[in-house]
Amino acid sequence: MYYHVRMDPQILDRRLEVFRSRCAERGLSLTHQRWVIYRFLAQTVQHPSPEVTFEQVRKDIPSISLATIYKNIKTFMEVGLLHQVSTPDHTMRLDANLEPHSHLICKRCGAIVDVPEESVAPLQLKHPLPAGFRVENYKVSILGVCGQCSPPIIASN
Amino acid sequence: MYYHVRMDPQILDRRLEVFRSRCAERGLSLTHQRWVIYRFLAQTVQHPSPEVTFEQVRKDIPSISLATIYKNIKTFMEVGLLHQVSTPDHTMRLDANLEPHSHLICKRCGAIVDVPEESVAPLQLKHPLPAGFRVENYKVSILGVCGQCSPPIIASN
DNA sequence: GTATATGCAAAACCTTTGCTATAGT
DNA sequence: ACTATAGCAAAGGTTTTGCATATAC
Repeated sequence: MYYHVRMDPQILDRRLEVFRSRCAERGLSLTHQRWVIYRFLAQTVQHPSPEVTFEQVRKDIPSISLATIYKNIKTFMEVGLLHQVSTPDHTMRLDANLEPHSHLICKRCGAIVDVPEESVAPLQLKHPLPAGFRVENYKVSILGVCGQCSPPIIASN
Repeated sequence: MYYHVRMDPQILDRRLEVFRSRCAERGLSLTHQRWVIYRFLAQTVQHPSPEVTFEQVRKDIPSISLATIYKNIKTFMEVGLLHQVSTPDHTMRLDANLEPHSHLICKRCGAIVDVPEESVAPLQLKHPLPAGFRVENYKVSILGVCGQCSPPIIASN
């Protein structure tokens, strides 16, 4: 199957492994806060906002501050442990899926679903790009309305 | 040629024509402020931010307020006269190009260049999307570093 | 023991809102 | 004349910063 609704425990383990080693490589302390924040981000398929992350992490660490959440999000992004999804409403949504992939975005509820790289044919450019532009990667966002937001009409009255 | 560095006057005229008629259709007053704001957005290929728009429009209308810029940006987007580019740094960048197109985005300086629809082969999905998802459109952002930001090395010492 | 990270509070942004005066039709 | 919009100022929301204390290594 292609669309993960729950996180595969093996994928989670691998992500946490990468997290530990990347922190070690980059000299980042493995604080309890960092661990809980990253574990939360790594175990979800929902692309949470900083605020949602704060609320969830707070269940484990009631004293945590929103500033710590933001500082660590920034740190994680700097060392490539976390990405940010560009949303049509330009809110910050976080993505701990480090594999190349695209996104399916519901315009109504804002839900974001990962689309694995192998589900989308590689981008083909039919004309050369402007001189000197060095392509690093590309992002495809598929916009529409999800099944939850426009359910099939069974019976209307 | 494919990449517009300057605005084609014919394209500008067409955009302003569409602006006039769309405003009429939707019962929007053609205020001086609206005209100057839209004319600025329509004549550029640079995808300005609200702040940049404000600074430029202020040259013509020194008394204009930033709130007016924001209110009109919102109005123009509601009636489909303006779009918003999703940027990696999630700043608001405006786009008066109403033709379907993709974007080339420089990660370093934030420059955004339109890539015409015909330069990018249509998106092909190799697997079905999650049940019930209704696709409306999709956006391709090509990320990298522009020629200005990483100029070719002529001679190094 | 030393460097780094946390928590708090305040500041800095960016965007929206409410209200009165003004301008468009 | 009537309605919609502009301008102003204030509020709202989000993200960042500075600094003292606490924690990791």
